Amino acid sequence: MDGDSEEGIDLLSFAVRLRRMTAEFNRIAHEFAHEHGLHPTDVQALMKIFDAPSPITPSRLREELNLTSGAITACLDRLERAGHIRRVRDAHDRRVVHLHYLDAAQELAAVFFRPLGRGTDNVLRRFGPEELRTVATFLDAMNEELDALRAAPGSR
Amino acid sequence: MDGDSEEGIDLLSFAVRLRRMTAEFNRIAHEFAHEHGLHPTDVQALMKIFDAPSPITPSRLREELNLTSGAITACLDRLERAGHIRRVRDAHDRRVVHLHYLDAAQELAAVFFRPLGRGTDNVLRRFGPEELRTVATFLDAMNEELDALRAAPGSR
DNA sequence: TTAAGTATCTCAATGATTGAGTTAAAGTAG
DNA sequence: CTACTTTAACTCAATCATTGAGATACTTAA
Repeated sequence: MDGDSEEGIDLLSFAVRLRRMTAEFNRIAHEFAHEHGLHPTDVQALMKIFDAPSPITPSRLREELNLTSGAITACLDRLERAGHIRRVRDAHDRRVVHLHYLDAAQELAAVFFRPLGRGTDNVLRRFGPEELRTVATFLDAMNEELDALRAAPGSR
Repeated sequence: MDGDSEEGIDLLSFAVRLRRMTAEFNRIAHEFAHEHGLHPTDVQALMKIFDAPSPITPSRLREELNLTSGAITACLDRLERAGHIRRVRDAHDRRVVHLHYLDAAQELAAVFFRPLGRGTDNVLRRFGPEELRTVATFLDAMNEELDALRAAPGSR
């Protein structure tokens, strides 16, 4: 683990590092969900609803979370019943529903992300602007690559 | 997304990037699990069993995945029934079980990680040794920080 | 030997997810 | 305008993973 010589970095270990980080995020989300009487799926859905640049629809959520429409409806029912979101029918195409988050969800998100954000900030503070740019570029590249993987399921 | 000036990087966006990456990993794992008749939990467990430096125990897995012992037992039953793992009783402490993965699991992992690994390599190739070291340091720091978060649940 | 502690497993109850099918609204062709 | 197709969201019975409480078996310390 410490054995990276100055000439190159062990490429394989990147996969392990990324896997570990993902697993750790999941574990935290899982724990958080349990503490707040939600289901892991609900937390995932809430994050998606939050991060969407404009109000997301159930279909889009279905794609993002890779669930069936039945599961999405149930998940949204739970979130709506708990006062986290609201369903709004589109005026022009009345088949589609837009998902808006409410104050309760915003507060919940704050509670969830505060310690996580503190942790991330602790890490980011150790890096210079140049390094941060490198990391950001890396993350963006990974996200593009993962999107490509999603788009090309044939290669799996 | 492109708007980072040369003087500093938007710190908040790191959280979004990380969240997106985690979600994308999850979606891929979920999809893969479904295609291979496994459950998302089983895939998570298999990854943990793989990444463990020495054979892991059910208890440890319980901590890692944040599940109850009943769920772990059921998960291991499924994996064992499908021929992915084997339970081995410890000779000295016969309450303890060690989890070994079998050939079927190794093949499954190869199928799972090959496209993912290709994608990661595509990304890594774009960076120089110095930059790779920076990214690795960042990931390690994040993992330490996440571990710390796990250890201190009181702050949540 | 006894008591306490630990690792794993069992099982009934709960409840999220699936998969098939339904409803309603848009688009499209004739 | 009418019939056909497509799409968005929902309903519901069946399935099956997870929980939570407890049982079992082994270990360690007193």
